[in-house]
Amino acid sequence: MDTDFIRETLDLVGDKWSMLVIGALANGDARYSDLDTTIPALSRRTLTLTLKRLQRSGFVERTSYPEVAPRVEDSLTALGTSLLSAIQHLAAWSSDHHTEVRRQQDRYDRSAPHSTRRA
Amino acid sequence: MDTDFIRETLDLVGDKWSMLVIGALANGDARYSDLDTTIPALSRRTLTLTLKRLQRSGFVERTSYPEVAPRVEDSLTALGTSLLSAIQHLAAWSSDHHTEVRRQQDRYDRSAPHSTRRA
DNA sequence: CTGGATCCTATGCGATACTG
DNA sequence: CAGTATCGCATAGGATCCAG
Repeated sequence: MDTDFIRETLDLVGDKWSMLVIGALANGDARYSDLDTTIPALSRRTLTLTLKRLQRSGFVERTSYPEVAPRVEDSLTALGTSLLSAIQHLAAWSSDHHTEVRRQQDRYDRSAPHSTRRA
Repeated sequence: MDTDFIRETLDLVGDKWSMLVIGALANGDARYSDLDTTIPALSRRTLTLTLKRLQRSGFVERTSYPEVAPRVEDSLTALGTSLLSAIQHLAAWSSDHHTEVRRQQDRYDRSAPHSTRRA
């Protein structure tokens, strides 16, 4: 188990939104405006930056239609799809275990004057 | 593909160090000082905070030996181990594809006056 | 519709120093 | 050895406004 590889992956897509955008693209969102609306908590500025980074690493490919009302479509490349499947494991894990996680957190929170928690 | 589950996982262990610490624990590091030395870039302050969060969600279990020179040992719980396997997929992905990623980044960087890159 | 520029804030995290 | 407190900073990312 080489932790360096974990570090590398995190450096690539360990920010707040990259994995989510990859998931949304996999779900069929293609247009910039689609992503903008299906992930409301993500600001347009950050969406643009995130897509650019994903393009740079070859996860996402962009097609621009230079029409009068500009339109762009982003899609996962083969490389992006390969990463998607690893991300899906994380999502599946959460789906399977989030209830248990919440139970653990409650237990911990009710147990003592611990101090460090988070949301 | 429910992106909410991605979000949840990231909220749990999407910070800079959690997954790495889980990986290190899986590698047999147990003592606080082991972790401190095998992940030199991680400050002791943050190590403490990270371990506490991992304990709160039930990923890590702690045993303290109240000896004259205090000693603590942390280990992955069953829950933590279940998450580890999802993390291993990420690491495996990186191991398989990091070369290709670098090639893509180089190509991108040499191709244009793009502006947003990172490390 | 998409994108860039500016500004501003939150906060994650390191450095350091001190305690039992 | 492990933990806590204080400080300081870098940076991610939101809000807003302007532009093609």
